[in-house]
Amino acid sequence: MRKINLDEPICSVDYAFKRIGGKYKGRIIWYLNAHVVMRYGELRRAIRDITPKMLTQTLRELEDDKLITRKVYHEVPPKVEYSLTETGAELIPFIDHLRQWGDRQIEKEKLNPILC
Amino acid sequence: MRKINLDEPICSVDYAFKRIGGKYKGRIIWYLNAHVVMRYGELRRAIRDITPKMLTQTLRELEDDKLITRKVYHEVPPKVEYSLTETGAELIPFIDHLRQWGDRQIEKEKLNPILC
DNA sequence: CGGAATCCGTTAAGATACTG
DNA sequence: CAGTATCTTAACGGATTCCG
Repeated sequence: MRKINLDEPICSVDYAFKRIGGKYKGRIIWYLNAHVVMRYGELRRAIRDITPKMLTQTLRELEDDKLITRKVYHEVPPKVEYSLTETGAELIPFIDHLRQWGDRQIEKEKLNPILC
Repeated sequence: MRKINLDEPICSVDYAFKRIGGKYKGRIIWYLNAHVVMRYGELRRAIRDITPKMLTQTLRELEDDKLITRKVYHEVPPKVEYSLTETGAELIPFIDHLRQWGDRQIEKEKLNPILC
């Protein structure tokens, strides 16, 4: 996700989807909002179906995009904390809206929900 | 997009992203809301970078998902009209939120915007 | 602990040509 | 007009192993 051509004009709906599309971005942003700050391992346990590769890759993209910040503690064992930036936090109302809509649909379709 | 396993439990953020993810879904829903009803050719002209294959494929997914309806007029030349369902229309406030956020970011990054 | 590296399969998307 | 069909490419995501 997020290979935005700087020269080509882009429409804002398209742009926004490029920035938050991808299999795990929504959930990562959502969890970081709920927990304020989370370590790598915490995120990994929270998103059970994610592999380290995808977690790292997604976190990097979000960081490059300035939606999250990454704070490294140079100690042994290493410790890295992730949290939302202000820009990232601005997405919360929208993700929440989406989540509520998703909840209603899951109920309608009688699917098997789990908590985000 | 949207290959939801009916047996596995799913979180609502994830679920919602599956249903509206995909390169063109956001824009199609947005345009259908603005124009109320649009023909195939109109959508094609509105979304200039879409190929007929992707347009048809995306419209079918949205239809299967009951986010849009497809009305065929059996006449010559053929005429097909697309419009939002009630469920699809429920997504508008959230897409609008995302669009506004996208606008701000585009301005910040000094990108080259075009109207949605 | 928090990754990086490599390999590989799957899925999404694009190009192009054709049709009822 | 509103699509299909076929082929190819590119992006996404997973599994596994290893490292400071």
